[in-house]
Amino acid sequence: MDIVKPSILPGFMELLPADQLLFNRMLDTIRLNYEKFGFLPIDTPIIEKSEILLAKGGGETEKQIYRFNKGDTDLSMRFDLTVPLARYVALHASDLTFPFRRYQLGKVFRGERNQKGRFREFYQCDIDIIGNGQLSILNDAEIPSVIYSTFKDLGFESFTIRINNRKVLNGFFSALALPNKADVLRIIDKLDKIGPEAVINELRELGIEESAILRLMTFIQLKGSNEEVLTKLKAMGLDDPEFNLGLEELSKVIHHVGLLNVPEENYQIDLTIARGLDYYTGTIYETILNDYPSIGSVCSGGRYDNLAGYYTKQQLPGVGISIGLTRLFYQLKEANFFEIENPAPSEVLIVPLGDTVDYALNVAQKLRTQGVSLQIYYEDGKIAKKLGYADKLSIPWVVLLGENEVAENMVTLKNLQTGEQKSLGLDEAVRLIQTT
RNA sequence: GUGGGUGUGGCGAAGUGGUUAACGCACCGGGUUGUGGCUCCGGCAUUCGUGGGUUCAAGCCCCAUCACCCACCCCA
Repeated sequence: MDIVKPSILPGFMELLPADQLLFNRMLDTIRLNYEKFGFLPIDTPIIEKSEILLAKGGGETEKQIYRFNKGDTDLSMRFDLTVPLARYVALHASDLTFPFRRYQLGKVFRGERNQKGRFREFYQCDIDIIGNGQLSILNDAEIPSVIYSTFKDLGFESFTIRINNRKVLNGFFSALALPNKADVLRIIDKLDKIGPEAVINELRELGIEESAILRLMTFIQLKGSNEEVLTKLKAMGLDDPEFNLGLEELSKVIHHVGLLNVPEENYQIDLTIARGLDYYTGTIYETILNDYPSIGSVCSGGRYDNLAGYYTKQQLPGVGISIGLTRLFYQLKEANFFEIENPAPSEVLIVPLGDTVDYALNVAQKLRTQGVSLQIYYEDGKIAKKLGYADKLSIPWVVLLGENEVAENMVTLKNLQTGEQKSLGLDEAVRLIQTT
């Protein structure tokens, strides 16, 4: 029989156990933080009716979505968690309590061309706050504090939550009477990546006047502390109503983020971030790790006026963000971010020698009730192999149980890091394990 | 969708026309059956993505094909 070559599809990440352990820890950290802020968990199907996911139609999503038929049903795999959320809220609105704070950790799928750090199946970790009819701008200020708390817990020291407001951008573009706002948005979003010269060139290609380009460039390159930037924006004295509304929102958000104890160095107004997704209408966020700038944004989101317009007549404004955990993990791994290379599956490996299994099982039960995590090596073989097992899995302690131990009702506890070993009573062994 | 690159054992990788295809990692066995991580010894590709061609001779040259990767676009 021919062997089928074991392989997985490109763009689908799978990990070895040691890495999976690290990945899951990150997932747990994120979940814990989301719950700390009162977000409720939901889970939605990975596959939805195509009409639901493609309600918006057109654009990138339609090209990238995995779509297929089963019988007569037209199915699609979710490409983010926001569209399913919209459907969920519209469907269950009468059973939900608003403002609805939900979190969701799950895999999403995008049939994209392959590239570094880009996956076809990846985890998104979303939080969103959905209002019924209206939603206070203070929610927009709370989101960065969730990001801050989460990223701190994930072990990041230096990161910047960039904050901007679509209304400020749009209002400014209106004031300049720019015809193709969407294109301009797209171009200035690239400032960081391609630099001011290239941005200016692209703007020229769009046919924008030199004077407008000049004002645009000064605008998006406004520098200073958050307060300084706000002051400069106000000093521009534009009378565009959208601009002024956006500016007011931005001021409130910045002010309250500070009151939520997010350090000044961790959030910053950045007028260049635009976010491609066209459903954002106000505040937008993008988080970058300062030590790993090449990773790009690892957590982004924003405010949208009406989440579920395709599925209900109710006006449901919301604000939320998503952490792209698969990309984040992959890139951190590449950058050797993780200090623990081999997290141990358990504290102890029990190794019965000879015919001592009964005694070993007894010891195992007692250790487990004392809260010691352990596993038992049942296979026959040389001791070298058994110790090698513990060694490869980085299990720090081995409990050796042979005829002598059974006879004396003791255990031999070996510390694999130091090589020391002692004959001890069970209670002493537990104490040693738990205090070392 | 557009442009570029690469394809050698489980993985990384040398090899740029000439006898048995380096090396490293991983894996397996052993250095006398109650002691690992270190070290030492031994084993592990009839074969170089696939198909065809050039040649006395091809992993190395040519053509085709497939696969994967990188970049643009867009995004997490």
